[in-house]
Amino acid sequence: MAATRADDRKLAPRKTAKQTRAQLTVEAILEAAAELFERYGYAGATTNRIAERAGVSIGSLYQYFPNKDAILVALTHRHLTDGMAALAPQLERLDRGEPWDAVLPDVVEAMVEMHAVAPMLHRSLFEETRLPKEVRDELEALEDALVELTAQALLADPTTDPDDARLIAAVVVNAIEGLTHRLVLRPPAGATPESIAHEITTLIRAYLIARRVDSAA
Amino acid sequence: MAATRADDRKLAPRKTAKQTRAQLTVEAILEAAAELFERYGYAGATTNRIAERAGVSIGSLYQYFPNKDAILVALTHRHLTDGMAALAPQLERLDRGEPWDAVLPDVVEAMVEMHAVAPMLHRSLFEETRLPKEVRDELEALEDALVELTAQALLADPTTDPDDARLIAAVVVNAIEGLTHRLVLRPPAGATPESIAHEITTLIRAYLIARRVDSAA
Amino acid sequence: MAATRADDRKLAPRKTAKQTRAQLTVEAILEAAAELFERYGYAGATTNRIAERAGVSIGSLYQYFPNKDAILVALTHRHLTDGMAALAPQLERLDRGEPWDAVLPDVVEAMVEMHAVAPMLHRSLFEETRLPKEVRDELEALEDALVELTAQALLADPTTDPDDARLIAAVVVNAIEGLTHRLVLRPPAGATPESIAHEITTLIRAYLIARRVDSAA
Amino acid sequence: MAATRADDRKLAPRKTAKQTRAQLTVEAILEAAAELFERYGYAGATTNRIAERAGVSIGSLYQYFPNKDAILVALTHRHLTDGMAALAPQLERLDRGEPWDAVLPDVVEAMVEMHAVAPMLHRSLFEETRLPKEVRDELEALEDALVELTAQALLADPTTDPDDARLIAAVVVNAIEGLTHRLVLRPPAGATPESIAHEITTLIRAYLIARRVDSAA
DNA sequence: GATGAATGAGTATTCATTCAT
DNA sequence: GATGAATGAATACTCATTCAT
Repeated sequence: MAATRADDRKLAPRKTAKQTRAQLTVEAILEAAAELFERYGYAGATTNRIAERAGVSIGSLYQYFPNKDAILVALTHRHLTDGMAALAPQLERLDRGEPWDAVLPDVVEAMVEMHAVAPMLHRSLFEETRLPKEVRDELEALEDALVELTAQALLADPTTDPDDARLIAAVVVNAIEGLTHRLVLRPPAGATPESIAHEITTLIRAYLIARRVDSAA
Repeated sequence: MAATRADDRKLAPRKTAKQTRAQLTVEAILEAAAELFERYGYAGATTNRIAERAGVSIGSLYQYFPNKDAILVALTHRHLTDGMAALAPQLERLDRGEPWDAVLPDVVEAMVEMHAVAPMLHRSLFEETRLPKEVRDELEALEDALVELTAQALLADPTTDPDDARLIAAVVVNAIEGLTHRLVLRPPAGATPESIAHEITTLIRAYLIARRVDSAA
Repeated sequence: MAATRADDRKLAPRKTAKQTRAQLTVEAILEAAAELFERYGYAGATTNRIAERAGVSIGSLYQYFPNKDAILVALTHRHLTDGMAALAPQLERLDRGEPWDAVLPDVVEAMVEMHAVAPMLHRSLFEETRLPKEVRDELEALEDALVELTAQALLADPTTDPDDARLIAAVVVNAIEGLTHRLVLRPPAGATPESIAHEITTLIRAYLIARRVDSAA
Repeated sequence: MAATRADDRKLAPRKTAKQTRAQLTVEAILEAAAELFERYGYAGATTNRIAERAGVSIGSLYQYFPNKDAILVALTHRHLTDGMAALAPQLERLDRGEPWDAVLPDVVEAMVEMHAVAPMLHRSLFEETRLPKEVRDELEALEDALVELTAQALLADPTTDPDDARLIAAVVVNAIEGLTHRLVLRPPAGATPESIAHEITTLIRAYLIARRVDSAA
């Protein structure tokens, strides 16, 4: 025990809010931060404004988060956790041997749904240029893990060229993420989340088939 | 009253710098700004530092640019102009009736090259969340124009479903841009600009063929 | 209208802690405060940290001390009381007619010992520039009393010029205190508490002899 | 050249104020800081208040000093420089072989005069517990140098025990400094700067004679 | 009585922008 | 035209103190 003392991690939450009141406060702060990051970006959202919108004093905010970055980190953790939770069942299907062909549409749909909730926040989180290094690192680690998983799934298919698996996986992951961000944020005239998801699925499927044929050739 | 004009001018360079001396100053400022935006992002680069690196007094900087945003606008203009210049020959080929199949690889290659020069700056410019509205608008206008052009090119092919042309075009444009940004910025292990370009080309081509087959079906 | 009393109470401990439990709490707080003042100075030690180290909630701390200054006042009282207790036997010897020559070494030794316990705290208490006025006043009153006592002791010696007694006493008291602080805090290479005490004794004795000779001349 | 760039030293002044206006600003800031440190101590004086009293914007203050500590450092430098300038002629006399007996009174007088100018500031500078490390270090280095010089001067006298020279020197230097601080800050009733200086001189002289006799014995 | 969550005025510092020289 | 000194609103963050539970 006695593990988590004082400045354990510069970005870790300060206390773990035992009382219900405290939990509500933390919740309110995160919610307010999400709204403001979403609306004004990371730099544009000030800690005082976050506290104000959370209906909490600035002192309370700093009782639970050692600095502004820590709020973003907590928010990212939460989003990442939610995202993984949404993705996990699909990835398990891959593990269980289901062909990617069958899993792909559901993965894309899950991604699109994730982004549809708070697209600007998502973008803030995933594309803002000046994020604290810790957040970036975590984000990139997750992405790398996704690429790796995808590569493994592809290798389960004997027609995949092992040398290209990682490159193909990177293209797939980045294409899904990039397109989802962009198309959800600025949907083409007449497009719905469903049509967007369908289109991305088509694209990825076509690419994977092409690549299979390629290496088969 | 010329009121509207005054507003218009808010972000335009203050003078059109006819004299060589002035042109050199503007040039130096933009170059310095590009370096610093690239290195520290938009918010992280201060006007004073830009002036210093440009070898110009802060007063002079404000003689040529009414505010910080104006520098970013000018920089974006320049990048857009350069980008269009690089793309124009390829798009002309489409106009002249060449099939997109032949043009595509060169378009993608041009895109990748564009991004390879200063990827962080590019990202700063194109994905930073808190860009001044003017910049965003211009960027979006350009992107819309590209989508429109692409849609036209697709419609030249009789196998394209006219109802889907714009959606397909949006997917293509966004996929190219999104993937280029991401893969140039964080290239997968062992990937070269050439292999990246080739991969993106493969992806787009596969998608377009799939879509053609689709609507043919 | 007991108004003045209320004011008086502003810095006095809030309750006289008759119950053992309460006494222990007060004790713990003072001990913690001593440690932290010693380590971080008065301004650097926060009330929350004092409470935490005392194993008491911040609310409890304020139950016993109306504000931060009151803690310092209590601590000073205690130190002063201890100090006087250590000095009293020696001063009594003077009262009983023993010559200062015989008493001096023990006085100096007592002083050095007092300072050796927690030199930084002592310095914090006695030299920090921004002490609450109450503390300063008390400190100065005590010092004045010491000077007065010393002057009386000197006057017992007929060779002392009565006009100079107070000045000499002030020099003696300040020299002992000043040197003790400084030499205990930054002892010269190779010096021990004993050698320091011996040296100060030599200094004071030489001065007093010189002054006696002086006025005898 | 080009030596002093950007963050040369975290506490060094930021620019060397070429223009007369700038020099006046720096001067005003230092003067205001001296007053406020004198009146409220280091922690009690805020940078905003310093700027205000200097009749300067807070921005200007930070144009010349990278942080609050740097102001104190500059002030200390200045005091130290002045002090050494006042002391140097006397110390040179020692070097030239004059006996300390003759030099001592002038040294003490110079010290007392130094302190008489702004006694509280002096105390702030030399005794405040929580000074930035840089300031403390410099102060201590200077004191050590003084002790060393004094020791050398004492060793010129053949009757000095070489083993004790440093200890004696430390006592002398600390006694002069400590007494000066204390007696100038709280002068005994009826004492003048002159009588104070005279008294300290008597004390030191008596000590040195006693120590000489001692080791001769 | 004790707890610890909440408060908010106050602190050092930055940086886009202005304007006297 | 150019310079760079000056400006000051705004920002992240601290800490003595209060008060609901």
